[in-house]
Amino acid sequence: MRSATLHPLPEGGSRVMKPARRMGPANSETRMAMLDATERVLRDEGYAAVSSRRIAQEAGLKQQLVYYYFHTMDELLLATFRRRTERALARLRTTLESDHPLRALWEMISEQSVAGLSGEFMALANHHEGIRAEVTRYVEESRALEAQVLSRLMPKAQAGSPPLSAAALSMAMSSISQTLARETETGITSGHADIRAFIAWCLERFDPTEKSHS
Amino acid sequence: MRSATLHPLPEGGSRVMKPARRMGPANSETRMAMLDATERVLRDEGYAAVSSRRIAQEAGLKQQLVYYYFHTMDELLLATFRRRTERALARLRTTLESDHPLRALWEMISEQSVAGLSGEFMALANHHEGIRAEVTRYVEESRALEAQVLSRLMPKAQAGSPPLSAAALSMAMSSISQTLARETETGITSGHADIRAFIAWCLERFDPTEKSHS
DNA sequence: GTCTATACACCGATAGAC
DNA sequence: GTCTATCGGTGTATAGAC
Repeated sequence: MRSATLHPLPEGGSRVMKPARRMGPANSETRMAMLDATERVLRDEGYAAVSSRRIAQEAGLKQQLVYYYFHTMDELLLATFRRRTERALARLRTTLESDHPLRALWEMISEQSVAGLSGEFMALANHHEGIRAEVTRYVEESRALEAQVLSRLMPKAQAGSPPLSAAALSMAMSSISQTLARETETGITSGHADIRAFIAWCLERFDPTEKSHS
Repeated sequence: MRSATLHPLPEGGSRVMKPARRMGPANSETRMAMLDATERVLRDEGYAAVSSRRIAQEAGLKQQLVYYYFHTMDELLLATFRRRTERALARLRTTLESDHPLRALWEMISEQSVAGLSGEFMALANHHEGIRAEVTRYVEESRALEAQVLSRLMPKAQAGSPPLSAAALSMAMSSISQTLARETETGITSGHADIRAFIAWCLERFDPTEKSHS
């Protein structure tokens, strides 16, 4: 994948207008197949493998057809990410309606696929303008959603306890779950069992189950 | 960057032996310039931008010269990573000799460049065999080093406190510092101030300064 | 909407002269 | 050690027929 910023502007064209190539509709089945293919390649082979040829092959289509539905490869990537974040946010909202939102949240973000999603987005954002904006929007919104719900679980800050706000808890949980997932996939295990025990302790403390302590 | 696994084996060649192309020495100035250039391109433009042509340009050399010093681009990437991890481990050992090893460790891994290193390595490892092994070795070794030192700071597990082992603490610290660094670079700030306050509380608890409490 | 044909740049890697 | 020359493959993207 080379960046879209590399291809030159059309001669005499303005910076904003495209030379008016035809474009397919947003609700097309073929278009959706391309988004699906992009997700698969992205997850299995990394973003460097996302090319018009590779995606067309994955979807069983011709390479040039990609450019009927998307102006550039960047646009395809961005569309794929947007669809994904919308679904992730919808699922997050449902998850947070659980009777045990903290536990439900931890279980959800601990899934390899969910953790991998956020991780890949963040990695991509480093060198990709459009994705960066989308990632920022997604992370800020999900953190706000989580903090809103979690704050109800932790109203009392005791003297001997750490000053852990809901937003900080949300941030810590997502970073630890992502690292756990990523390291597990890589084959790293040091400290994993211990930190899972620590998390279990915290879950019990802030969101106790029926067989509650004392 | 395409993977080295894509180029075919030489006709009749074994899986192990290369066709004996000439190779330059390991201590060459030119070779080091290539490693430096690779680090720079990697950090500034991402690993997808690491090509023999781009690296040669960055180092002011001819593209084909890369193949005098490295058999493949994968080998160049790997050599760059190895040099980096060796330096990082050396610095970690020095840092852990501090009078306040926990604080020193947190300050070190909180540096944007250090956090970015580990993060980029992990991202690359996902789809790159050789790097994965190197990343695993590096993370396991640094976590063992940290746990060894940190375990001396936290011998007493109190009843009302979370069961946080040294290895778990090391793992939590690295994941949070990496996420903080990555998000900061992306422009995300939610929860950052709160979690920094939480970390400060933990540092004071496990590794108190002179103006100690009680 | 999907096809063929095609442009042009960049990629990894090699051969062999100097 | 560094050079020139070169190979086949892949990349983005467009034009225009059907």
